[in-house]
Amino acid sequence: VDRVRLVDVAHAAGVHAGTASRALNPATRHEVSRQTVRRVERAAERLGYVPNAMARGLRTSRSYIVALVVPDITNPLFPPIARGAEQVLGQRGYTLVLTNTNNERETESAQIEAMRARGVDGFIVATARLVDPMLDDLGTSKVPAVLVNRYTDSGSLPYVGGDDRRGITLCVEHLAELGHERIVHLAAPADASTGRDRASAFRQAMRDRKLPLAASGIRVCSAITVAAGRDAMRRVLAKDRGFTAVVAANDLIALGALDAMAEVGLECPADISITGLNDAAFMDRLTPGLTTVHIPLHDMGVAAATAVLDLIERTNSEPIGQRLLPVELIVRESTRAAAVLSRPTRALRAAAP
Amino acid sequence: VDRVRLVDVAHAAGVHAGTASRALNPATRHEVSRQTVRRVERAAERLGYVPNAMARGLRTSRSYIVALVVPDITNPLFPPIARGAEQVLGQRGYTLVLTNTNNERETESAQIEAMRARGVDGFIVATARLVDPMLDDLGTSKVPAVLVNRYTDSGSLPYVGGDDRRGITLCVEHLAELGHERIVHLAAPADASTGRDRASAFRQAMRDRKLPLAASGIRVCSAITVAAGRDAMRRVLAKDRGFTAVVAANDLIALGALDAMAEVGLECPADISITGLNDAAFMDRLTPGLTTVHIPLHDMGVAAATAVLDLIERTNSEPIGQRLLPVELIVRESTRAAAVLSRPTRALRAAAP
DNA sequence: TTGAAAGCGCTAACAA
DNA sequence: TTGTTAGCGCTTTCAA
Repeated sequence: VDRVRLVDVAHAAGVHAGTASRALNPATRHEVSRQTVRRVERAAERLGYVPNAMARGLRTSRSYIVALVVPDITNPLFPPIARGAEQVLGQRGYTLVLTNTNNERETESAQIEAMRARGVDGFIVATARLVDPMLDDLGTSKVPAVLVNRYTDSGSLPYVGGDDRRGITLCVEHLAELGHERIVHLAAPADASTGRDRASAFRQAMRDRKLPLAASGIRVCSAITVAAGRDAMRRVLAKDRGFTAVVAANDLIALGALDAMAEVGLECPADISITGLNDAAFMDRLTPGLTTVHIPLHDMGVAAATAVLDLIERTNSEPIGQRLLPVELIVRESTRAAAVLSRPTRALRAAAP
Repeated sequence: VDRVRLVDVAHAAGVHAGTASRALNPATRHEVSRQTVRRVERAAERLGYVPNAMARGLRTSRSYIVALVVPDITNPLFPPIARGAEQVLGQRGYTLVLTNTNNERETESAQIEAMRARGVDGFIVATARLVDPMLDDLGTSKVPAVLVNRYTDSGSLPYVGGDDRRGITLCVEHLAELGHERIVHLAAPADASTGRDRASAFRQAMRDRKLPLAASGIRVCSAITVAAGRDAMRRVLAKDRGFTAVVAANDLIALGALDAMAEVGLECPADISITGLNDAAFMDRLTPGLTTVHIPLHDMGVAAATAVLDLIERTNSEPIGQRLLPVELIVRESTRAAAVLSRPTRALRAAAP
């Protein structure tokens, strides 16, 4: 059974293809007599007509598809963003398609190219690097695109994200109030805004609180994964046991840090307090429950999708520029008051063997 | 700057569009002289030519897209499947697009329709119900489709999944060996194979072990979510405290059960042992670490993608039918030997107030 | 080896 | 209100 085409429907309804097209399109339906509309609709229904989107797209250069480009769908950060975006897109007749880049620049450019070739109407991109010529290209092209979660320094594309700097500041202040003075930051890679800004916010917050920044005060992880966090923490622990708290740039990194501590017999929060960032799924159920910063991921998806749609439909001509959504510190069990006196003893004891 | 078309490239290279087309297509490149190929390639490169996939698709009725339809991308079950599928698809020049149905039949049919209209070359569907006319339609259509994780009773489509029945059997045997006799099953909804089969495997395993099945022995959850699992467990606990173990149909349901236990002051595994199924991300890091069944999700994605590609390219004409991947019991801390004597006392004590 | 021309299924400008 | 027609950008048969 070959697919039924518009001509088939038109034929069945006894009208011309053009008329059938008008009858089926809500925007042009009024140009057609009510009975013709009904006849065409019934024929379409009866034959099970499904319009060929490629033919339509070729003609109209519209696809009603928005692509969401993520580095790794397995990172619990992205599914909520995807759902948020999908929700508003679906409501307005668009389909969201999700593509993964594995954190590889080549894959990323291939995917974006492929989506462009397919004529997607817009992009939501979650893979931005600080220096990202590919996205700058996208910015100068006519295809609407919005960045989410990370931005580029060139500012060539609008951005929606959580207020990361504030998030980190909240962590440092929380720890400072608990009496921690020697705090280490496990940073995300510095080629993305999430790495650089969080690290700089950390530095700033430490300065504001007049806390000393140790030599090993900021350690950059090679990726935003549990494994990379574990690695980084191992190295920190190998050369420095004088700190009492860790501000991780991300929940997954925090989990890795927890692992590295366990390996050398250190306990959280007894020996070292840890904070994460993102409040990913299940972070509340760990032991210890992770003190972290809640980022409104779903809302970010909603905002990003709304922004691309505005761009696509030129609905709202004022550019959004940067939009930072509010964040919130969630205190759980992974942070505890620094036991000023007993701590060095414990840490030393742990380091002993 | 308008998009550059094939004619533009042809013009720049001083050849006809047809020739340029042949030169750029690996399959027809040999029909063109080597120097012409080079000239065209260089022109394409220089102009930044990106072929219009809609035009090509319209002509060839191929899109090199495979759609993965999932009920809820937020369920940690699906991202690994997506990655596995993407990996093999990408290697073979296809793009995977992911769409969410929110577990709603209407959304599901709308999404499938939309993807069909877009001419996707194949489907991997993770939303099958036991009775699913929509998927039967898909089966009779010419569009290659493979089910993953759940199947339909009609058998109209090939299926790749984990060996759920065996998984549940492993759980029951594990608990039985620990001395548990009164075991409750928190089942997934019965309209999907995952619910029905796991429940029936549970019944069978209990029978095989000659264990009694209490009236409240199987409780069906309203969804595969933490909230639904909590609800179900609450109801079970409200009328029965005589059991010592729970076999949940899924990790999320198990988490919910844990919550419900905590609400009434019961502890796991001290009071009640619990097993999950899927071995979702982070299940190893909870307290207690969840004893569960590892399902090779990534491999399932790989197998499903391979199967659709075979169908699409008619590479391998033997139908795959059902393909069950091996599973493995992962014992962690949520299960413990039933303390035959002290248990009733504890449970009663807990029920007392 | 290359060019010419038709046509995939649809929409939209124009005519009737 | 409806029909006619051209054409979106590409591939592919047929001729040269």
